[in-house]
Amino acid sequence: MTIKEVARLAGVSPAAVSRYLNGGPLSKDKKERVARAIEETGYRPNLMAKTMRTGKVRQVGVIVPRIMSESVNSLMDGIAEELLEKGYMTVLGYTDRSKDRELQYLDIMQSSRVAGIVLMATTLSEIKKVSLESCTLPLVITGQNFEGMPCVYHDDFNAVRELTELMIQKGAKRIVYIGVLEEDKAAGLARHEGCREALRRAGFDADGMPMRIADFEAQSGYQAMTELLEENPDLDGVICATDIIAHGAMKALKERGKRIPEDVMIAGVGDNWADLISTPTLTTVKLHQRRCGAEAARLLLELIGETEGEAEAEAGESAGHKSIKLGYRIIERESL
Amino acid sequence: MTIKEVARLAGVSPAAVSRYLNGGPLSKDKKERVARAIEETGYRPNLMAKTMRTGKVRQVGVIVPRIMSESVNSLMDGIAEELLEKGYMTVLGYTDRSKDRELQYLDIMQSSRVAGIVLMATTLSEIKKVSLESCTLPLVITGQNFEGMPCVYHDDFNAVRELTELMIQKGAKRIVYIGVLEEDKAAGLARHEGCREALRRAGFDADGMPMRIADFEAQSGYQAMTELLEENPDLDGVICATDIIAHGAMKALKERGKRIPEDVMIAGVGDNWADLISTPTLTTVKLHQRRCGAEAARLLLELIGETEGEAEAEAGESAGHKSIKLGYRIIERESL
DNA sequence: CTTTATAATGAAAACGATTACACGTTTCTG
DNA sequence: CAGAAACGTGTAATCGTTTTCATTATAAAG
Repeated sequence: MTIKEVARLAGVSPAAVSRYLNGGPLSKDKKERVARAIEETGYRPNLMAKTMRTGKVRQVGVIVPRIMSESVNSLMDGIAEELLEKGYMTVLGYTDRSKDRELQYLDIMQSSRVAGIVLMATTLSEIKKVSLESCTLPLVITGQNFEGMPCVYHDDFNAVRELTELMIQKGAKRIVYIGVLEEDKAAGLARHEGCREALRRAGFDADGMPMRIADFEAQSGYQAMTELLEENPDLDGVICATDIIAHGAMKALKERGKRIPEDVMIAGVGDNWADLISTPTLTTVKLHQRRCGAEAARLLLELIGETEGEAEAEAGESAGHKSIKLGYRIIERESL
Repeated sequence: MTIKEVARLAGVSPAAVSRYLNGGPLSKDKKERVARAIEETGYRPNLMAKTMRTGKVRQVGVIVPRIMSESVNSLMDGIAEELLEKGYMTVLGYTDRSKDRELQYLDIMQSSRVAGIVLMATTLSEIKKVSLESCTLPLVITGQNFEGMPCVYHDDFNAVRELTELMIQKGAKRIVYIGVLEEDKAAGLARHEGCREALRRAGFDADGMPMRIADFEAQSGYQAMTELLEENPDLDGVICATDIIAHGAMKALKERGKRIPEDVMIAGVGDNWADLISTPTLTTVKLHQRRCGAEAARLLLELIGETEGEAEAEAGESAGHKSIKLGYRIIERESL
């Protein structure tokens, strides 16, 4: 069904049908005829053709590293809600198990001419930087602060620093760390550094702190904890880069007869739903992922607006890339 | 950047550029010139225009009820992986907090002329049935068996029946149920019926079984369990429609001094990651969500293939809508 | 009953690609 | 060397819309 056929059926010109759909001037008589023809045929205007003609797309691309993750989900939730309100749809790209997929998606999305892109960044290689900088579409990065681009990110460093300081203040002396790959600048590097900084400030040996790298699954937290416990039987505090890792670690601690928090304190990052049902409940630091998504979407929409109204802007005062750093909140529970 | 500008820059016709990109016959000389022009301009063909002309879309729509859910995520994971392999992108629609969004999305996606749609169904009203049946695009339903349409779904009924029978066999006499809204034919109605059927077969009073309706969060499972415990202090078994609910319920049981499984047995559905880290670990029945997604995607691609090659098909022998019913596996752990 | 303003209308040109078609070269064949 | 076959190439039509512009019909004003 095309607009032409409908027009023929209604005995009017395609233009008339278009006007009916978009609210142009049209006589009552024709309005009715068109309405009937549409009703009968079940005609639906082809959005693609419309976009093509008007240049206005109602889709934005969202690229995330994983999909099976509460924090990523929250982010997407925030993005989608904000976008939906403005009538945009979300085109999803997720790059699990392959880093170059990230660039592939960036490429396809640019070719698809979506209105803009939100990319949740983890690693940030040279080649990727170039790709991002040369992106022809409005682009907002989340999860990392990438100088020169609009970003919405968390204060991972201070979040974990403060969390660790709390643990130290409560009496932990021999703290170990379970993190994720340091390639991941935020969840990997920044959190690790935050923990080390706290140790330094307390006069502990930050460089000598025992640690393990896990992935984002409980099982690997369990594994890491088991190993650390073997090598450091007298440890009395564990900082984990994510709550899921912490839950895995907690399992290992309990199995080995450690009482939490009496013998060993433990804390994670993320405010996962499971923190409340575990025994003991898990102390954590909440990063505002949903908010992060919402802000990113808002920022993107702003950029999209600017791009569309390029006419007036002209001389770039819009060069001032807005970036947003979000806060955090430590949530004290039983494990610390 | 359009193909025309590139052509002008390279001193060739637009057709030549197109042929360069799509592998038509072209002289060495021109190939080089075009290559250079593309390199210089960073030209990227507009996929939308291409689709418009060729009628071949590389996007499929996926409509899900929620996004913050491990089972939904697994499904999406299965879908996306299968699709990505064939070069398709995923357009996401999620209908959290509003049922009519489901139809809205169905509408928009049809208008967007995506290649096909996977819809994860929960409720199934009359109006929705009509909308689904009159969908003009290839459509696969997951999560429910909807007669007359291609579906991929789980055997929720027997999964929970068998799970309940196991609990009975292990000695539970006074079983209670925590479910979700029965509007949800699969997770709501079918699982509840499965539980009741097991009771009936064991000669228990299925109609008198105490129960509560929760939503998909641990907190509401906790709440439901608390109430049930109040009214039925002597209960000795709990079947939960989802693992998350079960974890909330377990929390409530433990707080009230019930030993699991000695005093009260409990089990859920879904094989959530947290099942392994809780104490005790949770007995559950695994539904193959990832597989479900993958099969749905495969089915959809088949349908898309048929639609494209409509030429030969003609007289409908393809009327035989394939549907797939997936199995389940009971995973016995400590809670039962 | 003209004249002028206003509203409704359709034809045709875009949007950015692909591709059928015809034309001009070159190469092969007899 | 003529004619056929093969190849390379550009022009123009097309996909399904919106929108400009010129036109016509209708209403208001003189």
